[in-house]
Amino acid sequence: MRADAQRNLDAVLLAAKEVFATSGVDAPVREIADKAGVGLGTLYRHFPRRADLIAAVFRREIDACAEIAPLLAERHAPFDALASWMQRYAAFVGTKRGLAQALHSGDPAFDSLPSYFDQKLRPALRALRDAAVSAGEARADVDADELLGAVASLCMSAHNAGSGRAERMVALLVDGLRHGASPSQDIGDT
Amino acid sequence: MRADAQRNLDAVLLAAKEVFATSGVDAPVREIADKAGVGLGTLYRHFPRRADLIAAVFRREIDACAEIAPLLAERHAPFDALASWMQRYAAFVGTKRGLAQALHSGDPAFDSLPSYFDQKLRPALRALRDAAVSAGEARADVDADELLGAVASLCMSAHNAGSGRAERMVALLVDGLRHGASPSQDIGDT
DNA sequence: TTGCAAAACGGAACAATGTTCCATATCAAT
DNA sequence: ATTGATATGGAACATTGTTCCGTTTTGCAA
Repeated sequence: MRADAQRNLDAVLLAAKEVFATSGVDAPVREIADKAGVGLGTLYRHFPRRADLIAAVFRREIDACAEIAPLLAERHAPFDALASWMQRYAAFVGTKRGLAQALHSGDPAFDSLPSYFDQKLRPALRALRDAAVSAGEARADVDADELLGAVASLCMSAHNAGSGRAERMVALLVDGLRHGASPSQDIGDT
Repeated sequence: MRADAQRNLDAVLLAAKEVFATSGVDAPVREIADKAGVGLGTLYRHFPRRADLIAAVFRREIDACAEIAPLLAERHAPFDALASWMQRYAAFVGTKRGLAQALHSGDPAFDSLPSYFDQKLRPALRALRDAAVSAGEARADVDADELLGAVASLCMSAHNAGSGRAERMVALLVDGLRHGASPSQDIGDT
């Protein structure tokens, strides 16, 4: 790929991410092209459909979310790493007003997103969870899928009134995770 | 209200209901106006915003759904009335692809819909449920809110693959309702 | 029945936005 | 430096929500 093409592609993805966060996924394509400093033709060369651009931005953010998990695991105690990651995931889902809408829209461009979610996010979270469980810092009777689903529901569900409700609910969830974690576990590993 | 105005309003609502069922709530306004046999100006006179028309159609169908409950109660045994109504409600929610989308869109025109749902539907279902419970034909440990929520989730949730899955899941739910209903029940069989 | 003013109507015109197209500009291999 | 392939920008087109206004219809009163 030619250098200028790569540069423009990055600029478009960055601009799209910011515009989607600011104005939602319904923002006009022109606004994104302008913010990226490219023409409409350039944008459409890389993303033939508006939905392709949306999906690409989501994928990129999912990647970023998944890739940060190992870093958190290195830098923090197991449970803290898990908790940090959960909040980061919640922020991602929460920022993406219109993610649920996109997923339910029936547009074929989004068909691959759910499996992409699973494939990228589940291993990332599972590693963090397993580490926290092994360290005796989290209960063992909740698995990665359940956590991903619970957080997604909390953050995407109907009119999450006002400010930080989703964050607070996720924090509650995380507290619950820690609660059953004492060394003398019934179900947990030894 | 002038007779022709009333006639046109009815025609628009009827056409909109059919078009929404066929093409989803994103169908062009022109298509609805054409189907109703009225001009765009007429349609916009009655519904200044596209969203107003959508909300009106939903309200009207909610009303129809609620109003049929007493009729079912008259004509059928208590449990059959309840089961019939549940399927009717499921059909309503299921047909309304884009109901969830509308509810989550943030458009002020839809702000009043959730409370309208509760206000109309909950009493209707509660009456049916109470009658079935009193007759010993349904278990008592599930209330109207839970049922409405469960059915809505089943019917609106992500890509309800293909044909009658939602209906089958609702039927399952209804079977479950009947299951714990015998006079000498505690919490369930051991 | 007829006349008339108010109400309602239809659809052309406007605005916003997704998408296509192609003349022009840029890149990189020779 | 030349040159062919690639990428670019933005004008032009298509679709659709919304507004506007000249025309038609309605209900009432004389």
